[in-house]
Amino acid sequence: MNDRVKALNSKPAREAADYVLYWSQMNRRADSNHALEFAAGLANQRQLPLLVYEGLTCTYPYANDRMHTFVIEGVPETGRRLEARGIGYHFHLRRTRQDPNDRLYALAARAAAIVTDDYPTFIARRHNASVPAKVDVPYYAVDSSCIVPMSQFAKREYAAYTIRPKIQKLVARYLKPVETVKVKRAFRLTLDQQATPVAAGTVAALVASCDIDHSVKPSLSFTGGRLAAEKTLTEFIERRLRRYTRDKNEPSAHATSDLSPYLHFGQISSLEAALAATAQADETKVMADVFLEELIVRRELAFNFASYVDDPESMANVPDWARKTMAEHATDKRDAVYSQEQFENAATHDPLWNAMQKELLLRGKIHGYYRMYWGKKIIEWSATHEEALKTMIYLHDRYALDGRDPNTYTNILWCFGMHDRPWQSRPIFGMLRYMSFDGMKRKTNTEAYLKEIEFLERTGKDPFRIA
DNA sequence: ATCGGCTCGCGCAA
DNA sequence: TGCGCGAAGCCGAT
Repeated sequence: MNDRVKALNSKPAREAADYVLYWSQMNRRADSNHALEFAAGLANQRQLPLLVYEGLTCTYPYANDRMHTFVIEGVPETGRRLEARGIGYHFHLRRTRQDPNDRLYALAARAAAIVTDDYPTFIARRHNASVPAKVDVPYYAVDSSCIVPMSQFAKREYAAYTIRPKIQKLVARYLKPVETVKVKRAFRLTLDQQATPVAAGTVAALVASCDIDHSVKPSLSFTGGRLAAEKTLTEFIERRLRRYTRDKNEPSAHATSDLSPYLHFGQISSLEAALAATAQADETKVMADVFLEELIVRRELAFNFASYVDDPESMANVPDWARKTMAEHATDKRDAVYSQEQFENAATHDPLWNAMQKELLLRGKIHGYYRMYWGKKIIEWSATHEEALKTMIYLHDRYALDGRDPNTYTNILWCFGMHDRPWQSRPIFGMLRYMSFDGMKRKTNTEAYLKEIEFLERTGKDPFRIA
């Protein structure tokens, strides 16, 4: 057992078993995956082959063409890479509610043990709370999301400044490539269950066949899958990393990594991104690098937060001063009040805000800096703080390829004071940090951004992602 | 253009 | 117990 692995039940291993099962819920990749390698080690110990199960169901909240396309696009390459290692791969798409929802349990019936991803939000969190009791084999959750494992932090951290020194002390120990475990027994079994065949040309038809929300179209900017993830990382390292520090808060400069969709669906690991970035720089000042600050300190603060609270989507998570100040300003007059639907349709009076919302609708992601303004204005223009929170979560859950992630809920709650500090009081916000249109105009090239989003809307093409 | 004040509380030094 | 300083700011004075 290592510092990434938690046993979530205490069932004995099945003696007469055909394989060890890795249930790839969040880390949908064959490379740089601690959970996969832990499962491979377990399989070798038991002299068994390893089977990877990856499922996608039509029933999770906001299941739509955008999310489904991104996930299914990853399937062929994951299959190729696992099979090249002698590891079995079973992808199953549950298209309708009439299809039985028992694939995991059917595969588990022949498994010696189940290994899955330790992940503190959305569906995987709920699965890992309920499934271990329902299977009759050991169930292990492995932290393959963080560089410094979540287990290394004994409590919920208060802010970036409290977790930063702890990460700096530990990071060298973990900033190492994942060791690949060679499987001793190749997977050659024929399963009773039918996998869903996927080829590059069949993704759209598969998505269309699912009983999901077809009104949320695939992202105009992001293609899913390992090859697209690797290309995105390489291009970032080669072309954009050198100007990241200067331009990361200038959305029109496209200096950020664009990795968040791939990180969220686990098609690439943050460890791979960190190793690629450090290989470029003087390794002794690793943590001084601004990209690694965001990739490791802020991202892993989000995982720390989500792993320690009862409900990562709740306003109860913001500090006392923030809840108090919001209560004091609960009935302040709002100059403009929009409904969730008006926000969703990008129908506010503010063209800059509307452009950000259109970026979410079309690209499936908002630039990190502008997302803060986007959130702050939803607070300013909602009837209540609670309603603003619900709107932000809804819009991210439904449209963002990097939504449903610890980072998503952390970024949203940051707008309500979490991991932040109080500032001079003002209406509606109280002591929550305020952000203004004038600030955006002063600090960023809003005109270039507006033009870009207008082009995206008019042509359906993203000049920065489609060569 | 630049700067200080705003305002709370964590964590460390003492 | 005191003190420095913090997830990305604003505003008014100079």
